[in-house]
Amino acid sequence: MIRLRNSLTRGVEEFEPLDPDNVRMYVCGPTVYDRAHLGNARPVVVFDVLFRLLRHVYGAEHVTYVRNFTDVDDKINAEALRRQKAGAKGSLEELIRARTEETIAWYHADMDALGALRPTHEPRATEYIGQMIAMIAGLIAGGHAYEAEGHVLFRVRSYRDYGALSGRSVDDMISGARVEVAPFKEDPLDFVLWKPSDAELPGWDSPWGRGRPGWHIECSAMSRELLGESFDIHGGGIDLQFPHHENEIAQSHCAHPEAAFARYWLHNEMVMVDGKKMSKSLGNFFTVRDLLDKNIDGEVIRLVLLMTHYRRPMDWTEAKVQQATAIISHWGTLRRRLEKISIKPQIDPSFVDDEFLAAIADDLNLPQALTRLGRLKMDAELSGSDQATIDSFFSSLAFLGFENLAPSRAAISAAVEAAIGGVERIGVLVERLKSLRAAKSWAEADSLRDSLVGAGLKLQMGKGGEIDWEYSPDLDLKKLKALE
RNA sequence: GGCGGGUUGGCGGAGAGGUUACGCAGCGGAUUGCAAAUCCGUGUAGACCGGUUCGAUUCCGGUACCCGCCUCCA
Repeated sequence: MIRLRNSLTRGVEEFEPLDPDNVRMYVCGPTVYDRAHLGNARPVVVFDVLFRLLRHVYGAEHVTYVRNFTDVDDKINAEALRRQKAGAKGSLEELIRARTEETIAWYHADMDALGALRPTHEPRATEYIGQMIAMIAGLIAGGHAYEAEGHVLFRVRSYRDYGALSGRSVDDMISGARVEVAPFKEDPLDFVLWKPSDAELPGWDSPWGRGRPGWHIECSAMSRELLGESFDIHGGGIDLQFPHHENEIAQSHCAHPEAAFARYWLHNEMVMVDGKKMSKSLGNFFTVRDLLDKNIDGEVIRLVLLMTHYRRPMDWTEAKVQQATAIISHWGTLRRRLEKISIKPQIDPSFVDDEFLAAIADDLNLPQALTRLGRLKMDAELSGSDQATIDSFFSSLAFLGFENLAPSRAAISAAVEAAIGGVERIGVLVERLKSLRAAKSWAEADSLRDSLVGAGLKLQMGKGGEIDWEYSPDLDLKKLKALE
């Protein structure tokens, strides 16, 4: 049984899909104008875990997960225009396309590094303009939208339940409104479905002239197209609850009055840095790529994100990075130890621990699941060589997306290649240490050992004289090279 | 101003009205040529003030402080 906290009802509810043969989830994706920052990564990882859980429970073939790319946006336009003015070749449309293509490729690379599975569909807004226009036309026909000065606006007063998701009333919001009210709006809260584009902006022909869609309509149109008028789960950051999700609900309900639209609304809390929400507008953000480039492994970032329950704000700190690195390193050490005695963990969904799954199914209680994981690890350690116990631990780890278990190794190897010509060079140094120790040349051996450790290698000496090693996050390639 | 969330041991971070959360770090031990790694052992904290209760960190009320949304934002 999966239980989820539904923002719509403010309570934890048992999850029952409309159709167990096709469980459907939509999550708001990024606006692709720049590298994804860590805040963008949190919903990706959180809903990745939910996706994995749904696949586990209903079968991988029976879950459809849609996450969009918003590739029509004034920030993208501005960047394309900036490039054109800086001398870039091509039409504005081409420059926009180039920018969004580039950003999507970055996004995929960065989210892949975090161990997130690709969604079933990743629609781009610009490929669903026709559906948006059709939906807007329907809203006008139904009296829920109106045209004014080349814009089409949604008539908020036409949807009785407007404000239900975020718990506000239209009247309250208007009284405390800080929005700049366009003169052609009937009501200050009416929002744009379609806006006109001048020659410097990308645009599509529509019944209301050449223009482009407002922000909210794309999610309504794409979810309708790919998941149907009613579907199961809609997710996103809590900062989208109002107005974005509220507006989506209003549009979709008015366009398809008989349908339920999204039934369970899930919102993740924000990523904080120095006690403040990480956001582009505050400028206190760093990108996932920044972290990866600092040799912080994707699995470490993933674990840090999962150590805090998704409905709590998560503070990004150096201490957490170290803690997560230590944990993953311990997992990897156990696996290597087992492999040395010829025990290879078998990874299979059916081996995943039930209690561990139950914690995840309880509104994605990952801290609880990680606690259970600690217990499974201890069992695996104490079991001696009991294959089932070992398989259970490692299958559970793999379920959560932890399979490499070598913090820093993947991220660092390219740098090692460049600096000293490959990992084999480290192997040579370790071999030298091994022979010195075998010859009981303790003074030389200890000196080399200390140098290797000082250069940022973690060494583990085995009983039979073998030496296992891994990178520590503070690897110093210059020092390592000097040892050769 | 309106609405919502939070405050747990050195740090991170959960559940549960009454029994050890757990992890990281630390400390002690085993092991080791010395170390590292690993293993074993070790921690009674719950912002403040009231209330309910046989009993509250857990429920209720209030106070303080912090954070988010109300404007593009994951």
